[in-house]
Amino acid sequence: MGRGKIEIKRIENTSNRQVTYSKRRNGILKKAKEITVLCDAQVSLVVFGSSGKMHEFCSPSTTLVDILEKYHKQSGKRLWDAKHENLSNELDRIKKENDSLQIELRHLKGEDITSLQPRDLMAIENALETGLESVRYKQSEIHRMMKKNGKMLEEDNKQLNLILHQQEMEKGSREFENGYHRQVNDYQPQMPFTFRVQPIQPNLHERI
Amino acid sequence: MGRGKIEIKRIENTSNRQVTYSKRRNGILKKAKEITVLCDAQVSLVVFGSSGKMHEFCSPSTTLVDILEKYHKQSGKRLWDAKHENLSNELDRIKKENDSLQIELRHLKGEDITSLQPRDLMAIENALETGLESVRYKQSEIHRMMKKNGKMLEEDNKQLNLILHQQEMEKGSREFENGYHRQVNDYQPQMPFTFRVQPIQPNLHERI
DNA sequence: ACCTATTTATAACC
DNA sequence: TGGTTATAAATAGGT
Repeated sequence: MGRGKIEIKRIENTSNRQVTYSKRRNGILKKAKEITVLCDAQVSLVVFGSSGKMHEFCSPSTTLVDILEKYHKQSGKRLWDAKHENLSNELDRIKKENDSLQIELRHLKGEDITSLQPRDLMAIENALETGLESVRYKQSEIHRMMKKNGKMLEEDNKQLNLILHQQEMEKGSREFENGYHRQVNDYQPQMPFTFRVQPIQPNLHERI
Repeated sequence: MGRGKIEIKRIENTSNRQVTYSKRRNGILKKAKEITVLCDAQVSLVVFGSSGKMHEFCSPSTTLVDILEKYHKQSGKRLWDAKHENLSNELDRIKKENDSLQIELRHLKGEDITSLQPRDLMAIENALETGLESVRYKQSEIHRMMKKNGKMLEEDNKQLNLILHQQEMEKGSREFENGYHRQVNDYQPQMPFTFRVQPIQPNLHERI
């Protein structure tokens, strides 16, 4: 297209070639832009002239990396190094693992089981029963421990009360001797006394 | 360029857009080839249409990888690093998700529950009970269906047996008339007869 | 997929 | 490079 027709073969005249290059480069970039807008296509175009200078276009909706990613998926040709490949593979692997975990979890929760065979259902049932047994055992254990701790607390408190009362009594009698007549049981806390003492057993604060 | 001028904006009519896309895609690919030949430029062109199908051109003297290498040198933009980081982040995220799924799964199986609080244990217990209920319901459903199918099979077999016996009797009496004395019940299969006939109900092979 | 009127790109020239 | 113009090429709309 132009004043004369040209064959599509290397333009030998250097300056002619340069001129044609820059004109056609602009043309192709324009076309690339146009097709992205008109047809919402995703285009990546990279051009190096013989001078070595680069020109590029990438459709605004994406990035070159995205396009290369898609390229990789479609063509199978990998454009990046082994490191990437490894990461990518591991990601895929873990995603799959994740999916199967999700499915297993859903099955245990009784979801998505319509398509399961009796054999599978039985396996799930067994797992659930085992789990339930284990959890209930743990709960009863905790219950027992709490009960035990409660008893120990009570014991402690009794002891402490006893000691305190004895001390108060002694003090009271000393003060009485000193002519100070304050009664021991004047002291009436709002809370029952047993709740206000610290436990003797240090392991009461263990995780239960 | 065409019968009418068009604005450079998205073509709303889908089939028009498709047609224009394929025409312009060919055009741009041709232009890419031409510029490489005419001006010995290095070109990489990757196009994705809205259908998702890819078309590409790369100047024969190089490869896409080479071009991207040069791209990297010239622009300084690291194409991979960003991608690498993204992959890495996603991998981490998914690994974490995976871990929590594993933990949840183990808890449901009654494992690793020593450190759990009563509140958590109760939640797990509830989940297990729900799951168990659901699984058992499904099992009983299957059981009912199998029973039903079994009954239908029995009915079928009775019918078939009846018909067969009648036929054998008829045949037998014909043969008797013809002087052929073979008894009907000479035929003794190893398996009870009822197991060897095909079901009349076609839906017996349905997924149950 | 093909046709063709028209628009667009560009070869040659300055 | 940038502009002009005659002409080749691309393509929009129709079939």
